[in-house]
Amino acid sequence: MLTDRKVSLMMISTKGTYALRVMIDLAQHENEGYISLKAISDRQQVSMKYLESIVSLLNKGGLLTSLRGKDGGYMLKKPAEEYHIGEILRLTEGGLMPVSCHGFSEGDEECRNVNSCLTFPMWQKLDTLINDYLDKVSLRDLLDGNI
Amino acid sequence: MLTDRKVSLMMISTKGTYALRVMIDLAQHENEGYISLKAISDRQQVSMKYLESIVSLLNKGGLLTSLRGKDGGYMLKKPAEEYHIGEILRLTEGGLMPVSCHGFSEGDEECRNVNSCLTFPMWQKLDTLINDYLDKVSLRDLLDGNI
DNA sequence: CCAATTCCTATACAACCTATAGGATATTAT
DNA sequence: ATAATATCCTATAGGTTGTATAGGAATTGG
Repeated sequence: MLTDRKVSLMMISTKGTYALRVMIDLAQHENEGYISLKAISDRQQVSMKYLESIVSLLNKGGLLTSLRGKDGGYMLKKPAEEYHIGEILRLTEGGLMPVSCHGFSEGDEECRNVNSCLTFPMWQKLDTLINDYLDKVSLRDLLDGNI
Repeated sequence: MLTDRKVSLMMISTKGTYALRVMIDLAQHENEGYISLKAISDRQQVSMKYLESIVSLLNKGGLLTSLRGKDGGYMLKKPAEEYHIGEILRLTEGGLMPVSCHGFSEGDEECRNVNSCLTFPMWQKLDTLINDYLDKVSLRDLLDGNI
């Protein structure tokens, strides 16, 4: 039986980049209390409705503190240096980029026997590379241009 | 005026993975003369027509030698160790993953002045990281499991 | 000539990303 | 009480892109 091994590489879409902009915006307004979606929407020029779906992910992921009602909004839960880009992107980019190796076809003796895919280790290593880098960059690093 | 800077990250779809399988297949049958699309299609279980569009890119990119007509087909132009995964993927994945920074909105003093995007350097570095790695892995490395 | 094969262009389908819309409910400040 | 706001839900529409197929023209070897 051929096992089907997959690697899911990080994928970056607007959802992820907007999420970063939200996080940056919140970081830039630390210590100003709760920031409303409207304020972020105005500053970042993204519709409130679209932001809503993105911020919702960040909030459910435990990255933010929220307050309902008048003067409510969102705040960072931790100082900016304790957030890393990797976790933000993995949270919002639910749909990743799957790279699968099907173990080649019937005719391929080598691959059937080894039951592995020749490209699989490469994808794995690439995936590790990407995530390791993005996990080293903090939100504070972005704000400070410390890249 | 706000400039709109973009980075295009490597994107991996079936087009790219099939291209790799084709290249691996051709490498596994080095010194057997021209290999027809039909042979590759049979071995790799991908329709000839789809393979055609992919091989066409590889061929136009100068990675292959082709011969039309009866007993025609494709051959690697160089030994497998002289091909690197990066060039193969960049060739076939014409559509990349664009990550743009719009320089934030009107309200953001910092970003207007510096005329740059806070996330831009990170995307650039990530892009470099990915391409550097894939440019170090050769086709031969894949065949030998030398990852 | 004939068969095999590359080469070229067009097209259809599905999936997904992007974004918007509307509304119902809960919570908070004043 | 009222206004403002988060929270939650569903639906939907447009556009883009990935995936794959189809048909035929040009070329080559025998």
